[in-house]
Amino acid sequence: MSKRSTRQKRAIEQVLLAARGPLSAQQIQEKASEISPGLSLATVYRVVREGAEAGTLSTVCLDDKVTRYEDRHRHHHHHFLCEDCDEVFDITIPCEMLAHRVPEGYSVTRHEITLYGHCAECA
Amino acid sequence: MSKRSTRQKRAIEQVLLAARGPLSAQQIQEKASEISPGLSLATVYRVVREGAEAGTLSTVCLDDKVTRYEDRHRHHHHHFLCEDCDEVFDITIPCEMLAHRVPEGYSVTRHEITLYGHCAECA
DNA sequence: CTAACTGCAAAGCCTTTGCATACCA
DNA sequence: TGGTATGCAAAGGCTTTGCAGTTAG
Repeated sequence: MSKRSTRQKRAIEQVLLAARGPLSAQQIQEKASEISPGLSLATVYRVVREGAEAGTLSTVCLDDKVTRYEDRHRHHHHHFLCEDCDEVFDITIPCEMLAHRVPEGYSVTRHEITLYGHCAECA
Repeated sequence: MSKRSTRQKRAIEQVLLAARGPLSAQQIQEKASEISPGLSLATVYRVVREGAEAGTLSTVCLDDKVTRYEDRHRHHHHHFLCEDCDEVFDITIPCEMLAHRVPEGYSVTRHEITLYGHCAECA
């Protein structure tokens, strides 16, 4: 759990808050380095890991096998992965009915819906 | 593309055809080794990779970051990951409406719905 | 001041690859 | 027999960890 506020942590938080969707560790390092030069990948991994354990961040793993991280402060949403630019965007889909569609005896705690296709810029 | 039918490939295919859901490379090796003793992990990776490239297999990457593989011969379906036993099961959910819920300009080619929770055995 | 944090480089996992051998066809 | 497929071990990529130096409070 994070105990001190450092330049590096603030930079990472800021980047994640400004993101349109989940970002990979690499992307976070690139963007946060502009705010906190010299930021190491190791620190990015340490901070996102702490955030995930503390529940402030969630990790997303889609079919392209890249792990991405996003702030949890926002509303429940889903993801769209553009197969051209590999960028992930947040989207909203009605999903109330999902929990009722499982076999007898199963219980659902959460779900993930991901669409794959082409984003507006790449189409 | 696969050119020869070998003991190892037949074992892997057989395991994937019998599976209730997608399996990890490890799981495939364990189960297929019972049929073809000495089967190496490297071969499993080579065979599933060929299958994926040939389109007969699909790869699945859920939030637990484990890559799993499954035969594509079956109907369109979705996945349920049990958070207790880490097993993945195939499920069916109506999903016709999904493609219409994306922002202006986006096009959807495919989707993935995953439920997380507890399976009948673990509940 | 001092315990938490960071950067670096080394270590760890999972997956891929190079090479000599085994084995389908 | 000839070339594909396999097993082993080494190499690769992403992520984690150990350690010594740095810094927040």
